[in-house]
Amino acid sequence: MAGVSTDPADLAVRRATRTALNPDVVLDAALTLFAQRGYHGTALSEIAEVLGVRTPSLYNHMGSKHDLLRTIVDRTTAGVLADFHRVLDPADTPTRQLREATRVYVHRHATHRREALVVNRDTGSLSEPAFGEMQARRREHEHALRAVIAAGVAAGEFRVESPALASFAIREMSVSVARWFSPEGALSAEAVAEQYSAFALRIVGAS
Amino acid sequence: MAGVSTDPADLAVRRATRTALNPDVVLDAALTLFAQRGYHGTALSEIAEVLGVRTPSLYNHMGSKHDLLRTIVDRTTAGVLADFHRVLDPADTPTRQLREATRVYVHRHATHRREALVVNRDTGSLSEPAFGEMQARRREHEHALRAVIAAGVAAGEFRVESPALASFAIREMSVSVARWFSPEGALSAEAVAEQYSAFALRIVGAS
DNA sequence: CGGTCAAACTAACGAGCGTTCATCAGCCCG
DNA sequence: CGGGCTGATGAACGCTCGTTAGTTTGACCG
Repeated sequence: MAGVSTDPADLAVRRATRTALNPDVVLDAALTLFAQRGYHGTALSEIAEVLGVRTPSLYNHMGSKHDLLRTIVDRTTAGVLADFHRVLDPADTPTRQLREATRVYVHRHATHRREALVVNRDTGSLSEPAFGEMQARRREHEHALRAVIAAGVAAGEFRVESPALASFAIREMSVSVARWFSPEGALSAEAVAEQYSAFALRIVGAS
Repeated sequence: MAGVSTDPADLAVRRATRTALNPDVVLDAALTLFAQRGYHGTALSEIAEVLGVRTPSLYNHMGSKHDLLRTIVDRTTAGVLADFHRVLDPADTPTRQLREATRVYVHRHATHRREALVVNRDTGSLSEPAFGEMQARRREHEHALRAVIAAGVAAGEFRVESPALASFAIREMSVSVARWFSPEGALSAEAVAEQYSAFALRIVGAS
């Protein structure tokens, strides 16, 4: 935009293509670009451009660039935990618990790919206390999954030498679905989630 | 360094702590910082600082910041392929091939964690033709692993519905070892590699 | 010792960034 | 219609960044 046209017809075109801004659309645009280019690889001016406004206008709808990241990470990690707790029925067998926990985890990574990509790549750019809070939620999920596997081993349902290793393997293969999954692909998110939870049960040697 | 001291004693201390620069030490410092902070999150001045020189001095030993990234990615992806081809014996059974392929892949990610972290995070910042070359190598590895799994299914050694999905799961859980592995941890790189290759065989339902 | 060269430095360039500020425009309400 | 408010703009701030260019320094060799 080296020379901004003041021709009334041009101004009308720009208004017509302009999105009505609000915090949600700003966050959504940020999410898309952060996922594509990374947090540091995305300039606020790029977010402004896709929204059809100038960079300073974003500040009417957001606090700071860091706030965008923090919000994305907080919501995503809280969502992961909420999924887990929603499907975890203490009365269930470890086998069923692991299957369900894996299924919702994979499903989230297939259906919220942008969030997953950002959370997996850019949490190192969070300032405290956001960084510490993110780590605590991540650790909570990790320990809970590991506990399911350990309970399965203790109950004789699973045969695996290291519940910790199995937990890492299962979590990480699930997270990485976000990297390759495409809604236009041959498999639905549900199908992938089912297959991956079957893989999880195989990893732990579920009988 | 707002005020650089010209006191001879201070100058002597700075020289004493200064690393003799060469392209390898620059690349090594870059690798460490890129792995920790990301490519865009690392300023050349930070690399210069850990090496005890001023930023422009780096240019005696490197072409550009992008060159550093390109070199890291090229070497790493070439190494992954070399590992694979080294252990892949066409006369082996698919089971043995998958075990070995997974083992060296995991081992590399446990023993070259910095490289893995950079390659998994920052290849999006590569310009062409480096980006295309990196993708070609990545695809080559992926297709080769998938072919091993498909051959195992065809030979009746593996029972898995989708060799492609299994390949993704195995590759991604292996790659992610770089995120959590610690040489000071309870398990050695070899032990983790063995466990993970056992997981891989379970995922494909190897008999 | 003097000359040469490599690599260190300082200074600077041009570009870009996130953010603030003052102003303007548009909309709504009394 | 006028006033107030919200949200847009352009201008600017202060800073950082990757890189270039000129100068200085130190080591080596004849």
